[in-house]
Amino acid sequence: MARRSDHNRDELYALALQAARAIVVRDGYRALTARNVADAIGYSPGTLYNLFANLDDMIVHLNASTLDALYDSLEAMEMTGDVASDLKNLSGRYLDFLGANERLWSLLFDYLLPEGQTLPDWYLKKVDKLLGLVEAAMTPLFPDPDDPHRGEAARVLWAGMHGIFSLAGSGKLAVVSRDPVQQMADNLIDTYIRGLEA
Amino acid sequence: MARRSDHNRDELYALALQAARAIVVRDGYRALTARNVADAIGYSPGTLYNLFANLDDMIVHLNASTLDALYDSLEAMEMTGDVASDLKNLSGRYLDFLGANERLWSLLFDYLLPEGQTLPDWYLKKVDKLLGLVEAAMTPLFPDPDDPHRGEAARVLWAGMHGIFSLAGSGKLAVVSRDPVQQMADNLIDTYIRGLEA
DNA sequence: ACCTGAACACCGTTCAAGT
DNA sequence: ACCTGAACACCGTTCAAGT
Repeated sequence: MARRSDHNRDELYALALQAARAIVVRDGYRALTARNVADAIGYSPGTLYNLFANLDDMIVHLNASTLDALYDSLEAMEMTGDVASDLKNLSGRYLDFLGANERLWSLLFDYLLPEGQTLPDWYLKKVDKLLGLVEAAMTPLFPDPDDPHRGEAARVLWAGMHGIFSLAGSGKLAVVSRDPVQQMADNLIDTYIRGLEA
Repeated sequence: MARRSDHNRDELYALALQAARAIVVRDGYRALTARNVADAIGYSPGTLYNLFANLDDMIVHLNASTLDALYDSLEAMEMTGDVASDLKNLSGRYLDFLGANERLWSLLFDYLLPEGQTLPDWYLKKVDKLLGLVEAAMTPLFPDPDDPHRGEAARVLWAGMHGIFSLAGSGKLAVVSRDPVQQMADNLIDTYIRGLEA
């Protein structure tokens, strides 16, 4: 036993997250245990506690990487300046990401931290970055960069889209196929924007 | 050991759910274990498996009772016919319920069933009943009872409110106090309705 | 300094045995 | 018919012991 210099700390960290992600994708989040991750990377469970404070912390890091991936796939979009169509494009890409990463997305938004525990600042910044994309798409409606209404509108719309995806994803909207979900998101976007312009 | 006729099946079921609810409220959902519930009601863990298929099933039943309580506290509201103010009243009551039952609410919406498992029909009917309240509030905007737009609008708005509460509740909206949450819900309602009317 | 692996205090779930 | 409690196969987490 003892120090193996097969991998340095950063490599180990990356290996662990990669293994954790693969387990969630393949077997579902209930299979995401310290022992399973340790097995997958060929180290002992104890080693994981050298990288993460505990399993919750590991999951927060995994979720952070999902958030990054989501950001990357949304950020790749080009804005046209047509607010409604830019937002619909954004929500469509979001829905694509969700369809391709269902289990990671569930873990991202439905994983409950222990009571009282809050998400770290660096994590919330990633959430804010996503919100920034929605804000950017809405800029034409709020040309004044200091207008606080833009931030609020972006938050409301972002949260609304999230609610639709979330309820639909957990089967609570009596919606089976994907089409009506996109349609509801479009309905929200179109109607909300019409309301802003009225 | 053996048959104790201290309680019949229905009483036992009620006792178990009550104990489960108390544990979640007092100690958080991570303390909700079969052994803890069994201890609390003075029976052995095995007995719980006589009442519920497994722990997940018990949680679904607990969530169903939370859904009932939420419905009761929303249903008590009187509709005035002013759509925006009725909806804001509804969302305000929802938020009150949420504030008073945070842990039960988290369990209700963030508890992940095992992959592939879907919610039972009788459970989804309770969700639909809640949706019915939103639809009722929106009736003045869609006088034709067969207009499919009413159902869609109610779903979009309901999901939107859910998204705001959900992201705010898990601390992902950079919102600390309760006021801005209510404000965002009001913003969604006002703007969406203005959009419908435009 | 890093890693192991055994140990501790738990889990969910089953089921033979009891009345 | 119902309930027990021991048993099985797991958990997360810690930490002395090793190199």
